[in-house]
Amino acid sequence: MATYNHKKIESKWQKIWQKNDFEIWHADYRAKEPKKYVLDMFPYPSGDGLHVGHVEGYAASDILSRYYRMRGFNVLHPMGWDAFGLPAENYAIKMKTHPRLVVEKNIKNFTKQLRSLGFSYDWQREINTTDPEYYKWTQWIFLQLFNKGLAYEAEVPVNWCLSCKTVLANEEVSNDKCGRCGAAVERKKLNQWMLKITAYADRLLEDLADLNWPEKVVEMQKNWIGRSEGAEIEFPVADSGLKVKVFTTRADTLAGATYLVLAPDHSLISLLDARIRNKNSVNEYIERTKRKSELERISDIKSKTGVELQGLNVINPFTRKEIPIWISDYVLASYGTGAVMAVPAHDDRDFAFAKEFNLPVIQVVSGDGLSGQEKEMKEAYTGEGIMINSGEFNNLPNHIARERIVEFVKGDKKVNYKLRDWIFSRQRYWGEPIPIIKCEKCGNVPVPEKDLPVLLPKVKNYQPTGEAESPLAAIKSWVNVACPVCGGPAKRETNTMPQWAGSCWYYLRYLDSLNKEAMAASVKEKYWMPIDTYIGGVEHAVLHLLYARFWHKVLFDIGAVSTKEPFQKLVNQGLILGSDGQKMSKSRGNVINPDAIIKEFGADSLRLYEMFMGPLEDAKPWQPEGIIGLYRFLGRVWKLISQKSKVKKSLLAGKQEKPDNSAALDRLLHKTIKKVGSDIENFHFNTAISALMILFNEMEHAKSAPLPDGSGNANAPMRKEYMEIFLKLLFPFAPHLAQELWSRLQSNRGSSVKSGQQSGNDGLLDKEPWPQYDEALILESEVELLIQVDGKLRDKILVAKGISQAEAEKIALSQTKIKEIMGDKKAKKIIFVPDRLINIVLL
RNA sequence: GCCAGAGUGAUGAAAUUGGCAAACAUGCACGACUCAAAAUCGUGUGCCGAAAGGCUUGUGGGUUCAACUCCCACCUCUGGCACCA
Repeated sequence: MATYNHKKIESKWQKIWQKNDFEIWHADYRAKEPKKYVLDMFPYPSGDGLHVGHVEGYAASDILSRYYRMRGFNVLHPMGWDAFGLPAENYAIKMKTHPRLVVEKNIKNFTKQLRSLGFSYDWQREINTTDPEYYKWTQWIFLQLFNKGLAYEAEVPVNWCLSCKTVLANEEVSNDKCGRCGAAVERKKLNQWMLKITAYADRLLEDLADLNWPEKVVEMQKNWIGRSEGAEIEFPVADSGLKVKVFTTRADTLAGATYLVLAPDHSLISLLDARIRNKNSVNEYIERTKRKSELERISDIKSKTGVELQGLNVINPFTRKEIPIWISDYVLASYGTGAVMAVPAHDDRDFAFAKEFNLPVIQVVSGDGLSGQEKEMKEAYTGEGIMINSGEFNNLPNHIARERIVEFVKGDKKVNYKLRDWIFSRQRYWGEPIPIIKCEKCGNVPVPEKDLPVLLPKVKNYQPTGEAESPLAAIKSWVNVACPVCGGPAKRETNTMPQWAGSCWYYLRYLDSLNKEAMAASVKEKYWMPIDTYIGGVEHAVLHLLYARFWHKVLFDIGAVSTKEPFQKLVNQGLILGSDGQKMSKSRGNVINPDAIIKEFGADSLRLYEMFMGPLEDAKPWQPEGIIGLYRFLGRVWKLISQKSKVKKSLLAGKQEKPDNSAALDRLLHKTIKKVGSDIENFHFNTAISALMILFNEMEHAKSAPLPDGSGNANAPMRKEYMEIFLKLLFPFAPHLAQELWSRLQSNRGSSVKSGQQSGNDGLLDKEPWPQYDEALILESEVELLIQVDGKLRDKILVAKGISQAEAEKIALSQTKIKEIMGDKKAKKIIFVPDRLINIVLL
């Protein structure tokens, strides 16, 4: 008998599925069935090709999609390419070729790889963010942002990557390093295009509540937005008409504010320059701060530095006392007002600073055993409590005093966010041109819609200029245009959009990828949105997922989409680590190449293994020996079911099928149908596969058992119905093998049924309904009752389901084993859990 | 420091509402087949013990007839944020 030939089977079915441009998986919005939109985070088609991490998420979404189709849903499951970005551009610079050619080549390879895995994508909807027909609409959306005042130019301090030679968004920088290349990031001031994401901060925060997302991602977005409610309070500068505004969330502690701290680049310093007595040391400190990197500043968290502005004081508006002004780098110019009132008694940072420079500490909230009578506080008290040392507010709970003190000093309630506006321009070539024309007379003029897309022109040199311009600036014929408003001489914006632009709305383009009139027809958008399930890595928690939500909300506000949020449910697949438990990386040499695995074991084994490894969302190490188990499993499935045809042909007429007698197998079958279905819906693919193995092991066992009449033909065929149901359950996980065996079973229906007529489904499992289970069959008539004595398991008995407590007690107490253990002791109490256990308590 | 998540055999892991800890798979050991090896199949495999039995889910305590599961404290690891006033 032929052994399991995965290569032959997989390429055979991939060819069949490919017919008519994958018509089999093409979804139409006019279908009568209810819809499901199952989306993968589309890949950046890198030169390294597909990673086993991609396969994990894509296998999960494919299983879900195939399952939903069999359940009768109209499933949209598309794929495309997020192809703008630096790696392609850098490679192109190195190889002196056009990035488009690099991208085309990579896409070709990715396509081949994805198809070799048998993923059921609707390839007719394939998109590519670098296709002018696609980025025409990315530019169109930018214009909508511009027209709403949400895209603006500003001179701002930016993160400049010294290696990529471009600015980066705050979200792309971590620990002062470029998130992409790891090189150092420098701060400088540049004129940049900004997107006003802060205008949506509240809605981005509030609407998280309605999403079915992992708690972790929700938390990360909340922290990133960093909403904080407080008040702005003014401190008059003594002997001057000037005032310093501070932001505080603890207005209740105002009486304890014993000094003020300004960020080193606060504007007051230059305004009152003449009155500062220690100008030299102040300037020195300011210079030193500028040179300090973010990393150095963080490592200085515990030890505080600073300089007093001698000659200047402010008046505490509550106590009316004069207090000194300091500057310190622990106060950030970019947050709040760039100035804080320091309350060392109730803030850890202020406390550390006060200790460093011997500044007075005045406790104004008592609590936690601290009454304010202690000679010296050992640390700041940041908890709740009762007001002290605060005049008329004494004895009030501090949260009530907080509101009243704001009123008392005529402060303004204020909400601050950590979220900053999105720095949107990049000084690189391989991105969407920003569709703006700069006219000396008219200013920034949007490119008229009819002129979209603004095509990315060919340049001789992709090398970044290292300046505030992209390589596009060198093409005079492209840059110089007539102003669309006044017709006068004007220049195109030469910066391009960041990598994230294209992925902010790609899920909408899939709905109507060929539309030339709109980004997507409204009728299609209304039918398909929102996305029911979005699967991808957690690394986009505050990048793509925040940016896309922002754009989506803008599109919602202008009526271009009908839902507030794009991604209803989000699932993060965990990292697949190397077999050493470390993150896979080329430098560690622990990278697994999916192509090699497919070649050796087949796509079905790879899919099955990655799903069997453990819970989808967990990080888990790749075990080189692990995949063999799944390969063996599929080999046994092949053997048992393909063998049938041979035996059947050779059997004498009249020989009956194996009755697969046992009600136990029937029960297991129906239990498995139920479990596999609910496990798929809950993303418990590992236990679904384990359930399939248990069922299959039993089927195999039943097959080799002798016939009930004792004839002992261990090779009698298995009941067809069992094998059919098993193959349907296996299909979403291992589609090639299940389909091959299914078609063999169908063609072996024998001469009584003409082939191809049996189901009208072209013999394709995709079109077969998911099996139904019978709840009545799952119920057991007998149950195993556990007998415990003092909570310890001592015996098990088989009893009729629904047995009464009295009966159960009688049986349990009559067991010899139990009698021995009990001796002459009497049961004090008996706990009975129906159909589960009986616990005899002696103690 | 703050936030979130996780600690179960040699390994990946499993365990409806608190109710048989270790399903399923890998690895390993032994056996069958083979001249032999691979592949395949079978048996065994948490720990201690000859057995009876006892012990076991990061540590310590608690609630309960009964705790991997609930509560308290602590330890360790992973991810995120990091002087955000």
